[in-house]
Amino acid sequence: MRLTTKGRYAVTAMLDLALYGDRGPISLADVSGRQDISLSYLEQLFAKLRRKDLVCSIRGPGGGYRLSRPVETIFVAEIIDAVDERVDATGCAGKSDCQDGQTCLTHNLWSDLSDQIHHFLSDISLASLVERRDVQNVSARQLQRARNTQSIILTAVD
Amino acid sequence: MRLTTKGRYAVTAMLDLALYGDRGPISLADVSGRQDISLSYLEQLFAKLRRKDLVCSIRGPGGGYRLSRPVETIFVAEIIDAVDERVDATGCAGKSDCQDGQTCLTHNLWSDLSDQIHHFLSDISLASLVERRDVQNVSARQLQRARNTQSIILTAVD
DNA sequence: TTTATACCCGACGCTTTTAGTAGGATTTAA
DNA sequence: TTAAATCCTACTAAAAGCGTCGGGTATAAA
Repeated sequence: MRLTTKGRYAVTAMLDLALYGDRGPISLADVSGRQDISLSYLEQLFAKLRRKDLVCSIRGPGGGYRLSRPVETIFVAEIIDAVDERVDATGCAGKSDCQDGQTCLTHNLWSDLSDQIHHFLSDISLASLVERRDVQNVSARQLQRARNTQSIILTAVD
Repeated sequence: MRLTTKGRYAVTAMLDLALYGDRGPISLADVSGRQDISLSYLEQLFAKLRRKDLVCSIRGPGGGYRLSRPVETIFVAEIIDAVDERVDATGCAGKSDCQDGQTCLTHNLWSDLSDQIHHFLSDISLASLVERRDVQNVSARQLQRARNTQSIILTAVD
């Protein structure tokens, strides 16, 4: 089992779309800027998210990505699944053949743990994240920072 | 966050001691044979378990390892901790500085998940594992296999 | 029709971790 | 003295993580 930046980035980026995507598609460049994630890396993650039909893309200027379903129906667990992070603590991918064809001593312990984690993540929708106070606070801070950066750029142009 | 064979091996080996260690120390060679774990690798894991005072060692022939506390007071979470598997889903080790010094958009989500996992694993003692039906079944199967192997060896000697 | 914006795609590369192996040194019971 | 066991360090092959780089291609706007 692993849960690294890959899964975290994917969820963060999807949440970014949920927060800002109500007025048309969001470019990965914008997500990259707001969330501090490398653009190339985001492209790779979104290729997977698109293959799993979690987002759809609009090419060309003004294009970007949109969530392909309402925020209430997209859950953290499927986002992590989509980018290939297995939320599975067993050594046998749940196949119960950990010790030459049979279950190992602790198979059911890891299997229970996997269920626990999966349950937890399957219950959290993008909609519920958007409503969280802490998410709103961080989002406000990021928007503020974006405005500052913008004004610095504008000043530099003058 | 990761949970790989390292943590699984450690828990399995500790459970092996809990199951068979009531009549004196258990050698790692025995654990290796029963649980299909490389002996050298076990040695490395037990070095860490010993440093964290989860087991104590007896050197020389007839020696091996014993649990250093009663099975009721040893929990899965501390075994995994001892071998350096971090059961922490955040990207900042819980320090809330994921996005240049401040929390990232999803910090609290991962923090909640980490708590969830830690809670789950902190509640499971070696004693409770020993009592589980599935553990007892696998244990019985392993003992049977050990006896078969033994008789094959004895036959070969004849 | 050109140009700039954005998605799309594959290859590569550095680093860290995993899951060991190898080889020996030390302790100690028989 | 011998053999069984723990101890200890170093090494390694393979995988995965986390990107970078360089080029495509579609398309809206100038």
